[in-house]
Amino acid sequence: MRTRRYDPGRRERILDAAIEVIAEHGVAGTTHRLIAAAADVPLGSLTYHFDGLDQLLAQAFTRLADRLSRAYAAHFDGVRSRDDLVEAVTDMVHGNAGAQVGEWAVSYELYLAALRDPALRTVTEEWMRTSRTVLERFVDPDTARGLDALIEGLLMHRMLSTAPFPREITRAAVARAVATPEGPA
Amino acid sequence: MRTRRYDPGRRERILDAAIEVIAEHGVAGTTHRLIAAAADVPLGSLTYHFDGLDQLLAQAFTRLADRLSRAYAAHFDGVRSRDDLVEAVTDMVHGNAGAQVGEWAVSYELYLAALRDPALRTVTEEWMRTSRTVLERFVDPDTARGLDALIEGLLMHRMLSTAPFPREITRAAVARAVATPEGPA
DNA sequence: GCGTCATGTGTACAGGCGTACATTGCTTAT
DNA sequence: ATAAGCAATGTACGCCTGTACACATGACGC
Repeated sequence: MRTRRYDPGRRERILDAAIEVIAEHGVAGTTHRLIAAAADVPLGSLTYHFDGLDQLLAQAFTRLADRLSRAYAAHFDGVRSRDDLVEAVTDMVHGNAGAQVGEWAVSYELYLAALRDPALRTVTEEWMRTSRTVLERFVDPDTARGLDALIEGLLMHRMLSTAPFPREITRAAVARAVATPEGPA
Repeated sequence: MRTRRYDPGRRERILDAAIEVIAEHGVAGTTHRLIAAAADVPLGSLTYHFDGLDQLLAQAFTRLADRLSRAYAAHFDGVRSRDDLVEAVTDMVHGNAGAQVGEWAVSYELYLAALRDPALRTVTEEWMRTSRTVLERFVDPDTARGLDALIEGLLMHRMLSTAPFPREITRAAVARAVATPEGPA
């Protein structure tokens, strides 16, 4: 029987620490030493558990995507009507969902990293497939695709804008995205 | 009288080279030495013309935003009807606009950098104000805001997706975003 | 009780980074 | 022609990085 010596959740704690560090410093400013300090483990522990920084980050991003996927799905659990959907999406854009603003920012770090590193594409593809699948519980696939893109853009604009972002505008945009082309139901 | 010695457009060439380097390596991988090589100038020339890498990047981003703003506005010049608008936006998302895909990727680097560096916020604010103003030539301000976000999201999803991105879906999503809530005109 | 070995850690090293600065080379005023 | 000065450059320095690796440590089979 294998017995872990001391710290069974260490690997996972390192990955969570990596996400924290990315949220604060960006992928660019993320180093072994910062992650080690955040996870409160010695520097050598990182090279012991992971084969290089790239692989560590890839696994951290995978873990983040899993967490976000679950939060995303859970957020739409109570949705029954078209109006519920509009409200739920609006809540998500305005930060009243499970995920923190910092976590969304990290997901944009992931997007950008994936643009250059094909190994990360599988993570982004999976995450986008998940979010679209959730939306397809309520609307047809083509509409889901447009709505998914709209959510992405609204989130990004809200994160970047310093001026207040009126909730009513978000709601109106979302309502149009899910309306039937011939008019509201 | 001041006479420039040798290379009057050097500053601008350095900034353009910086954008190229960012497009290829990301902000994270952008260094003085790479920029100098791309612009074909000596390393010392960068520290001579710019006070540190951060300021250089900020000016490069500003230059890029100006260029994108002009291309954006020009792209919508011939638009007369609502149908023209839908078509123009669809073209833009699918890469048939003046800007290259690489330039959009760099603009996402800018967004992410701006998320952490308040000095870059003025650049992103200005760029977003410009794009929204262009759209307001055709639709009311609230609709412009939603449409702007949708474009952003569609562009990002198209850049990241490896699967083909059907033009028809884009067109449908755009059409809904600009439709009057009571139904198509 | 004790060797054996996987597990875990501190340290050192080579390389690349941003930046400062002494030096060069060209231009202009005299 | 020459002195003077400024635009431009090459080089060097200190810092921080990722990673390797020699050593410590404690559990398990016997």
